[in-house]
Amino acid sequence: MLLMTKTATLILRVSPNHQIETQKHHKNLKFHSRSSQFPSPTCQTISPTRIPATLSLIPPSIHQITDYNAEINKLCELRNLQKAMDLVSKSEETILDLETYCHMLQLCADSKALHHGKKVHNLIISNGIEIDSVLGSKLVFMYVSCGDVKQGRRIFDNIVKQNVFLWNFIMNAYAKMGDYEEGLCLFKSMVELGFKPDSYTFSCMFKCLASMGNGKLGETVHGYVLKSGFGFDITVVNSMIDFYFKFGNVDDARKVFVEMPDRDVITLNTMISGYVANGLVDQGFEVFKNMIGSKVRVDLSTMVIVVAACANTGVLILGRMIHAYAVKGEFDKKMKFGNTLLDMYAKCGDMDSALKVFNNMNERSVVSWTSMIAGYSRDRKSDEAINLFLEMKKKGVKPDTFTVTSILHACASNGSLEKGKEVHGFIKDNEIQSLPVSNALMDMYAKCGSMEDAYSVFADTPFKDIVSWNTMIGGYSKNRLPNEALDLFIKMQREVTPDNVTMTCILPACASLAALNKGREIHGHILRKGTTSDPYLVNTLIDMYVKCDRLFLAKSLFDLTPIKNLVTWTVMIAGYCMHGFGHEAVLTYNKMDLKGIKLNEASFTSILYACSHSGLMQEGWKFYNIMVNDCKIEPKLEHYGCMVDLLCRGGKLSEAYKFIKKMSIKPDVTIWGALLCGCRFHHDVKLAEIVAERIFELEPENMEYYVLLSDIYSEAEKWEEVKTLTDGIRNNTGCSWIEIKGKVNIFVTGNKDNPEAKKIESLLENLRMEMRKDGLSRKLKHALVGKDEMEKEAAVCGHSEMLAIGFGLLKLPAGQTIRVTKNVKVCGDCHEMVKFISKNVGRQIVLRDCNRFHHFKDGFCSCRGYC
DNA sequence: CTAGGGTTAG
Repeated sequence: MLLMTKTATLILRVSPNHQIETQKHHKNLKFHSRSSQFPSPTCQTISPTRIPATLSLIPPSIHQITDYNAEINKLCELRNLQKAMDLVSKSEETILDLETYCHMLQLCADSKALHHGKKVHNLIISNGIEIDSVLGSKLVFMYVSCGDVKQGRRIFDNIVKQNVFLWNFIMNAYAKMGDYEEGLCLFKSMVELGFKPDSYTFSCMFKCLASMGNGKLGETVHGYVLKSGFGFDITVVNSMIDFYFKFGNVDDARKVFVEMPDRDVITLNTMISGYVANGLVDQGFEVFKNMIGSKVRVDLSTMVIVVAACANTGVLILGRMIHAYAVKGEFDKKMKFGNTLLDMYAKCGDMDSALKVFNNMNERSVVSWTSMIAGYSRDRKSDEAINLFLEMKKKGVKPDTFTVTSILHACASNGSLEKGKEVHGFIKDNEIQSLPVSNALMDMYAKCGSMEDAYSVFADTPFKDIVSWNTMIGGYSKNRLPNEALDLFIKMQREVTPDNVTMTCILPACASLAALNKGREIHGHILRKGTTSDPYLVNTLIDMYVKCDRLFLAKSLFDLTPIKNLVTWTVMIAGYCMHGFGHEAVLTYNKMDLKGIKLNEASFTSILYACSHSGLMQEGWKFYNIMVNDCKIEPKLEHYGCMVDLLCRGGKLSEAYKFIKKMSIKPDVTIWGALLCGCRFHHDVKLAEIVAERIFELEPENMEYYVLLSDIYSEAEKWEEVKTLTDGIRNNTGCSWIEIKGKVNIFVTGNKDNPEAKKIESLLENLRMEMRKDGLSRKLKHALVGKDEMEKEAAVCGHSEMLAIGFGLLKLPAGQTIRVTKNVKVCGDCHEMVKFISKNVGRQIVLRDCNRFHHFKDGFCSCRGYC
């Protein structure tokens, strides 16, 4: 009540002044509005209808308008767009002040509310208000800020009295969109129309020219800058330096820098980031060192630039020092610095420190979360990455394009198609689009083995870049679809010129086809282009020759390569191991060691893997000991896995068991699984049972190992055990499995999850038609009594053993026996059909069910019908 | 005008 009285008196005091000429008496208006309508938040609810009563001295038509203007302006000041818009809609009949429209447009621009902005614009038009340069500018500002540059430009073109500010603004908008050419055109017409560019214009111009890579024109503009008297404008010169650096012209950047009479912090920051971007990290740090204690003080940007430089060059020690320095200067409290800092730790491989920084941040943005997720992804810690992604969403932080590409990377290295598809769904639902996102999706699908999905993303991507093509080609290569890879390689060349990455993507396809001639052709292509100095490319070439069984050619290329990096040596050493030349491998290692190059974790993985696959027991141990003793590398699970595999292949099962028990980290299922494979190979049922026990403790849901154990039992003809084991699998649902290239593929009746499901279905369909022609289909009776023939046949095609056999027919080369295992008894109709298939396609098929083996050949089965 | 996170390659 007291407040109300106070309000009333204030109004009475102000209102007799009749200050309603809003534009001319801006300040008074503000005072008026503040005191009359919103003396305190508690009175905000006063309805407009109550006001006129207290303002009875003012003619109604005028104070009505004043009230709208005043109230809307007040709401604009409070940044309450929704309420302001409501009021604007209500005032539709009245013409508001220009200032009010301007305030509204400003608020729409700030809130990026294009929808509301358009409404205000429409109102201005329908009220017949002339769009002068002030209102026009605001409209342009609103449209451009809300992202509708086109509409902004249309209004801009119609403004009679443009000014430099507006020219700069629209030019900058085009530059931000990446349309540098349009920015440049605008600059030209601006100069032609006689507008005098200011420092902002020149800065924007240099930005465009740098991004366009137009060095010549840049130099011309440089001359124009000097002529226009901006040669000593620190802002312009700063952007000039940045231009030269971005253009890779370090000398001119330095020359301009040296000739500057005054330098500010931006000058020095630009120098540091310019040096670093051009690979001159030391010179960048030199500038930084000189800044410390000089009159130009280090600022937040400086710190961010230097820490980012450490991140991208992997200098952890320097990064830590700068961290300590930042704490002294209290930069570490700033979010931007924190983000860069944690990214630095993550990129240098120190995730513990990164996590510490992350946990200590008092404010986090989407960048902080993304940096952590990206760090875990790079570290192949997919679970941590995915958990963080979920936590981030729970906390209400919206993932952006950067976040989803990182999380897709994690799904890819996890090989988790299911998670990847979930993320894909999330991306679709939230319309998070960008080319890198599409590329990351293709990569994820490719790495998870689904080239069909990868291709559908590829096909749906209208503007592809070279990364898109390379990802697809590499995907086909790695998924053993070399013909598809080569096809796409040819198609690609109609649209873009392949680069070195393309070559490294296509060569493994040649390697897996053992298409030596094709590989050599591409090698020739590379030689003609004269780009053999790319170490990545050379490494892939060597690898291709190794895999095409041309060790001699690999060796020649290796010897001819002057710049050998770690991978070059690793590929060669692993190549020798792969072909069983342990002695040469060790000799090559010694040579590398003399050069002072040290193998890393990944190198040891590929070398140990090669040793285990060719049974190089002695050399395998030698490299293992080098890793542990000389290189002081803690063995990781994959190293242990190789060693267990090596021991198993050598028949040393109990040693492998002892080895696992002595491991410094907890063995996972892959380690035990390797031993279980060994048990199978060497028919050690006793050990297999112990090992399987451990596996089932760890992953009771993982079918693969039940399958393996049941294989071990049945090979030892322990049918009772097979039955007990398989009875437990999936509630006795029919399931079958087939091993192809070391991978067990499991099929469940009626389930069409397999990526090849469609192909399998049509294959079986065709076979069934053939069978009907043979007049055999009438024998189908077991599956579904009472259903019509078609349905019965469909049911047969969906039985797990048929799916597995179909898969085998697709995947295994002609003539190779198809071996399928089923957990329950084979169904009679399927039995008939398999008999038919064995004759029709001329293949031996071995089907093992829970009772016995069925050897199918030429339309007969070894069980002679007793099944 | 400077500054932070993402996609392809062994």
